[in-house]
Amino acid sequence: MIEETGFRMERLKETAVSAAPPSRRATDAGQGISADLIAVLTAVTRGEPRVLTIQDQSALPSGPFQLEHRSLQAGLRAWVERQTHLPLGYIEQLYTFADRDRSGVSDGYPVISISYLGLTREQPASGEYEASWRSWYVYFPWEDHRTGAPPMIGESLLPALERWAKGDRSLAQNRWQRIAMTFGLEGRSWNEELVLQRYELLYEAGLIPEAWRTGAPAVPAIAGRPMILDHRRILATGIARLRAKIKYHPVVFELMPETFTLLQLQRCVEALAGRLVHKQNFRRLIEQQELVEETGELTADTGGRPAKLFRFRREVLAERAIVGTKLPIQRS
Amino acid sequence: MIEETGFRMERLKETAVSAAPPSRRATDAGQGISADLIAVLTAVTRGEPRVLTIQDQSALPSGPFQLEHRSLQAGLRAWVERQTHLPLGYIEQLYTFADRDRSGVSDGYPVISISYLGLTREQPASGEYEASWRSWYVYFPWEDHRTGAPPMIGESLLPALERWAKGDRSLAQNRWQRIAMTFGLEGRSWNEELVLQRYELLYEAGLIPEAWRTGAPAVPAIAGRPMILDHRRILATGIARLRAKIKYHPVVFELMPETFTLLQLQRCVEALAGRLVHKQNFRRLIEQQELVEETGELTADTGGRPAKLFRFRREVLAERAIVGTKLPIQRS
DNA sequence: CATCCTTATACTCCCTTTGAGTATTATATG
DNA sequence: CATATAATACTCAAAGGGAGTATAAGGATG
Repeated sequence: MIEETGFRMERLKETAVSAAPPSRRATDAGQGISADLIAVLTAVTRGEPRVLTIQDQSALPSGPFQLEHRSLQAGLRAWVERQTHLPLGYIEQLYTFADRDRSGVSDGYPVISISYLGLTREQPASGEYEASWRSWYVYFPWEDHRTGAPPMIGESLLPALERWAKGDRSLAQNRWQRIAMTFGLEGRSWNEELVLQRYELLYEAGLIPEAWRTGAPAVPAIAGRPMILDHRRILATGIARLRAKIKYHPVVFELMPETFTLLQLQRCVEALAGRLVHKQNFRRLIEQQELVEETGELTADTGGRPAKLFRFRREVLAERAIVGTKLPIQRS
Repeated sequence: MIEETGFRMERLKETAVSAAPPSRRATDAGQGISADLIAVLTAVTRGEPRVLTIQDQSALPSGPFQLEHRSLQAGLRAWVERQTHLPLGYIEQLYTFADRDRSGVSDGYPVISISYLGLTREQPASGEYEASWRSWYVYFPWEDHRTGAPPMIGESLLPALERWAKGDRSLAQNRWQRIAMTFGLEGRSWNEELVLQRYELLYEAGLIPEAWRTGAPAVPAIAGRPMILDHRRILATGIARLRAKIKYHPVVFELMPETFTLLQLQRCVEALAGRLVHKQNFRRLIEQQELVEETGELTADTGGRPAKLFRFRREVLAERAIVGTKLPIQRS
């Protein structure tokens, strides 16, 4: 039954903090290990980067890799399409995790988590699994720098991180250097791609509720909404990958409607990168790379002067192997 | 027994072309699937990029992920260190494959292959598993462009690819475009990172012996030395990853001895990239990024004027998150 | 020992890219 | 009709990167 619906409800019903070994294990008499396929499905809606979640926003869609699946991608597509009725377009593999101490299972057979990043446009998901779209930044409030560095970094994260760094004399210097590097302190600039490194640092410092499963709570939950198992780590991996990838491959267009204005495209990129982009230079970049073509139409929905509508030139994917789409990120 | 030595000898003893389902399957009474850890272990010796192989140069080291392994990396390290007695330094995950039609197993339980890239300096490997180091370019003779495009591309690959492209009228144009893009034809330049795309194209065109397992031989084996199962695809993935990575992360130094001259460093990079680099600009790049520091010593072993010896400044790994080490590749 | 070959290293030049602005145009709204 | 908001065009300077020349310092060769 569980295998047929895909998601392991036993596991999903656990709260984020208590994660007893799923009862499914007990029914597995076999010797082998098992592999879960986990999807980070992303869309950008009204200027917010969003992720498809299930189970009261606490889990990513996932299902076991099964005999009838011809390939990993095929298995993932099967699960997501059956469970959300969303057409799964662009997908790419993210990472394969199997750390015993992070999956919430401390004994029994190991579970391998094979994660994928998928890009679509947001559509209402079916309600069977409590599927809903949520902003990335609900889970990672320190990652959105579009209106400057979030106050919570200076107010709660950094003080707590500093306490942690000082907690071990011999490691203090090393720890502080990692903090400074990942958070862009001491003259260094913010690097939006270090999503996973920041999360892992906070995890190590005990500021992530997911870390408390293997021990006692260290500090109050100050660092974003948790998820079950290591799902938030997987989401961090997906965000990091996407933030890196938009700079050298035209994947943004998978998130855009058929036609769009250049500002809409820019807002989408900004939502993903979590920071603002220099408007004029952004346009220059897009146009000189011939990534888009005019549709000939205008739209007046933008507030000011009507904007030209563009469409993605799908041909470029065939013409060029790798397209440099570096972001003209605003420094001041 | 098999589990203890790690490599599945049954599978490894198969020839490259015939790949019957391994007998190990029969002993697995369990329901679960199984996961193999596969290592692409690379070194650069005397100007040649090399890979550690076993079983008469036809396989990559691999072993099953087991209960006692705390993590995937831990499992891989355990196998490689036990089997080759090499200290496994830098490793990173490559990709997880599980295509039923590519693994040589058309029925039975699926095998997941989790592959890793490892970088070391070449050391004699133990002989138990017929471990030996081989040049990458034995398996991918079309990938070494250091002395210009290999003649075999024009003499055998392109004619055969063209025949294949023309073999299907409706796909001909699309196929030819892919050929032109991956091999840098028609005004496009050679892109050394497209290792996997080129291999997959040749595979699709039936020019790779590994592809004949699921059908009849199409053409004589012209395209490099084969490997068992999909090991050559995994090697291609590793080469592609490494060629991309040396451009933005200082991983080359994992392959270098403690001290080295700048020309030695350059030759190493050239071996990996499969193409030549502009000497003066390469030095400028390395020095202005402060990746190295002088040891104060000179070496006269280089043939001409004695060269300064340098050592990698390991501190940069902590100082900066991502270092741009773009290659000043020679155009003319 | 003068010459040549080979490699090392310093420096120049110029074109392209890119960060950061200013200026101008076109709508909607009060 | 002034004003706000976008859209779009254009400028400018600094940095980066491709390509080459010039010079230095060894060994090998006759």
